[in-house]
Amino acid sequence: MSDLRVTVQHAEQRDDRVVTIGTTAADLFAADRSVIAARVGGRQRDLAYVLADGDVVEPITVGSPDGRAIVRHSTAHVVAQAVQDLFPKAKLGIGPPIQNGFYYDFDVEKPFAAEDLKAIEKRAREIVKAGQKFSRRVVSDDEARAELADEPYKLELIGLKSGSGTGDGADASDASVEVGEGELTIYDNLDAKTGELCWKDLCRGPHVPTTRHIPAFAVQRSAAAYWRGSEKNPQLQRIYGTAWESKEALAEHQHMLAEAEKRDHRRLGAELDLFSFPTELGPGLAVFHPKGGAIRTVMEDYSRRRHIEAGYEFVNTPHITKSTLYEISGHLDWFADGMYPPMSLDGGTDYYLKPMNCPMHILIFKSRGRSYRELPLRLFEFGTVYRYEKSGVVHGLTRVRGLTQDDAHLFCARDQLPDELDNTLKFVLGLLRDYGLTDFYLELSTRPEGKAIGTDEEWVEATQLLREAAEKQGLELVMDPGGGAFYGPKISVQAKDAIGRTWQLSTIQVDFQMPQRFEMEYQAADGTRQRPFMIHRALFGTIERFFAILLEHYAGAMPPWLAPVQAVGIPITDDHVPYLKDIAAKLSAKGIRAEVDSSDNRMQKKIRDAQKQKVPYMLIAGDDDVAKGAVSFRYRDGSQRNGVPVDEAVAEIVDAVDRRIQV
RNA sequence: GCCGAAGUAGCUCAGUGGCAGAGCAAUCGCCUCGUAAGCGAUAGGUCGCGGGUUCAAUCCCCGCCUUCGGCUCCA
Repeated sequence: MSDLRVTVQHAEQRDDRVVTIGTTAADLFAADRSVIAARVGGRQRDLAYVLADGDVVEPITVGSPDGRAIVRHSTAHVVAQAVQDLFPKAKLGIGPPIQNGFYYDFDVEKPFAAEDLKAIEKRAREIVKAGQKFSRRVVSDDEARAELADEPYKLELIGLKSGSGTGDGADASDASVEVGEGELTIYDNLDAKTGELCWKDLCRGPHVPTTRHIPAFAVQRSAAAYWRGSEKNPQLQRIYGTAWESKEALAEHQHMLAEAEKRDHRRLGAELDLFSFPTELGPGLAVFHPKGGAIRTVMEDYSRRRHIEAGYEFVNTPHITKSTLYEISGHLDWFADGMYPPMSLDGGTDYYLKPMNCPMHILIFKSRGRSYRELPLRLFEFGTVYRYEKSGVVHGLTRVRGLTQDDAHLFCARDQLPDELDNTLKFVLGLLRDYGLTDFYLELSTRPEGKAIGTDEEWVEATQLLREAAEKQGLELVMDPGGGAFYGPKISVQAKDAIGRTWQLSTIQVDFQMPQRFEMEYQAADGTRQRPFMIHRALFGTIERFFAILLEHYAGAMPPWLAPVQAVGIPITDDHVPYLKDIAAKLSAKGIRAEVDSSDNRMQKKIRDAQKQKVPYMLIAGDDDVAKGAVSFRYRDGSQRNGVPVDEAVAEIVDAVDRRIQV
């Protein structure tokens, strides 16, 4: 009986160790209870893994990203076991870890009700407490088929795996958690005392050693989901849950969810009187109230100013057009599902609400002969478009049916494309930073297979141009295969908000197709006719959506330059109203949106109201202030500054607005 | 579009097969006050819409509309 040599790899250091045959990963890390799995030669393994000579073994701790995923995956198993305990007829779908949690899909006769979820969580807690052992077992395809004869979805996964050999892209990614690559494995859940089989599931693993190694979890909600993500397939009932390395981490996550709910722009929109969705208008059609309108106006005005500085020209186009335009552009072939149905006018001519601005901007280009001297030509419009989104997808201001894009189309010569893309990206990122978003990464979306026009060469070239521009920005670049529009690939700017959520904002697309379809041309220096290249670019994405993102980012407490009411005067008694009105007039003269609360409420109540409206500056005045020609500031954080001379107070507010700082 | 849940006063929400309730907001009065809710009164509802069951429906059943959670899709 000989010994084995293994290497224990910690973050910084390596330990060479000699151990006896039969030593497991668990033995190596027995001293550290936070270790729940191991990576051996780059592959994740259970702690029960028996070491081989020469193995390089790295611990996976419960709180690491991999560790959390393992805990969540194991919790998904526990929940599935609980479901099958309570609903023996439930058939298993898949149950992978996802960001911040996990889900598991089930085919059940009746969807889960709220009480069902409670019962499932209760049963899952019992299973966790029981400390069942996760035990891995390699099986052949045929053995797996025999054991899982009652699990039609698992059988389908086995078929997929043995059928195609390699993973077939995005579709297989979630399912790979179950079957993985190479050999099939089943995980048995064994009773802690008797070793009796409690439950089993086809699974790649790894898992925590026992259910007791699940420190904290919660069942969250259920919803329907299509089997393997296709609406052609039956719908299963999905249970979402979350699991964490400690009760504290779970509580923190739940606190974050509560915080996100408080920031929900739909809630803030009502509380701050910014916008609403009157049912009389129909789903996804918003109206902006005066205060929401004030924010929008500032957003748009500032954006206009910056666009002028960057060499854009402003255009305007109608909201409705004959079908001809979208026949030429190809939208009716490729995008008709996303468009409102036509209205038939003038004895049979179809008119459509416009879903995109680009064809109209092309017509402006084509309105006369163009010279190479005019390029790059940058046409900009706050263009309102209408998209007939499926009824289940409209969501607040982030997903609407009537939306305004801050849309630009750049027309240039081939050799101008790289610079134009680079400049556009820089411009976009710079403007987003001015709105207070600073944490970005870029995503490159490539050709959508089966839903695209144009040749392979054109797509390769356009994609390459975008990639080069993206790589110049010094930001992380991630790929989004198949995510492009039908006419070209795109770069999108993803921004992280104040509580760590990422939002897709700007998109930049290279388009070889529209110029061809519309037979665009300009006259080059040598007198020849050339076809321009086209870049589509939306900066905010849509104003409505960007509005919502800013609102959630700032939790409604907009920086002064964007706040709908920038300062409110609060008199100690009615006697001080004229004095404050005078100050408000001084502020208005400087372009500040200022009001005086002259209601007959008590001053404490006025402060509360202003606080709830998240007004950045409260200007309080009583006898003391009037006597000194001063006001007293109260800021949103509750702090105060008393007896500030009026001119100084005005200057402070004007300065904060000018510098677009948050206070 | 699909699955599930919900819809009662401007908002947040109670409630019942037999005349519809609270708090906040609104309006009117009193109070004139120094940093998050002063007191009182008044007004406000076809209980989402349309059918059905019933002596009687806000409540039970069916359909539709809208919203919410997801799937799919996407800005």
